[in-house]
Amino acid sequence: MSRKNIAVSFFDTEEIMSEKSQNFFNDVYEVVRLIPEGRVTNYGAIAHYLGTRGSARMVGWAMNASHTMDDLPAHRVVNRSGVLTGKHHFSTPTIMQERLEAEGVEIVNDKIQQFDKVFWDPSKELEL
DNA sequence: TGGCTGACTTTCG
DNA sequence: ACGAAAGCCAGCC
Repeated sequence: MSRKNIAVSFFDTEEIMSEKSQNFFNDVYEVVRLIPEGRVTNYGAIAHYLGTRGSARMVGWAMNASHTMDDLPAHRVVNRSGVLTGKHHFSTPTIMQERLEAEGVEIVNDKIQQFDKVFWDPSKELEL
């Protein structure tokens, strides 16, 4: 029986999980907010930066709850091919592309052009 | 309890 | 090169 177990006994298990989820959300939001204008990243890169590689879907899951955050540049997060897979989750299906184009990102058929050029990797740019 | 779903990614044929 | 399948893990029946 470690201190950890004792600490757990002071809290409801569901609250612990909820708090953990909150932290995960905040981490995702923090990284997304750090994406420079005119640059984009993908779910896997964020997941990798958070140390949960292979859990890229969880990043998308966190983003799904990001509609409450109006100051979050969620339009700068795309899938690994540079396709705007999440555009249907915005207020209109076109707002994502319009915002990116307003930042100078070229998009054709929902796909970012010169993706390797505008790609922003948090684990590299933020130096861990 | 258990199976299905998803703003994903990687591997394999 | 393109499609299928398998990991991934929290929510929701």
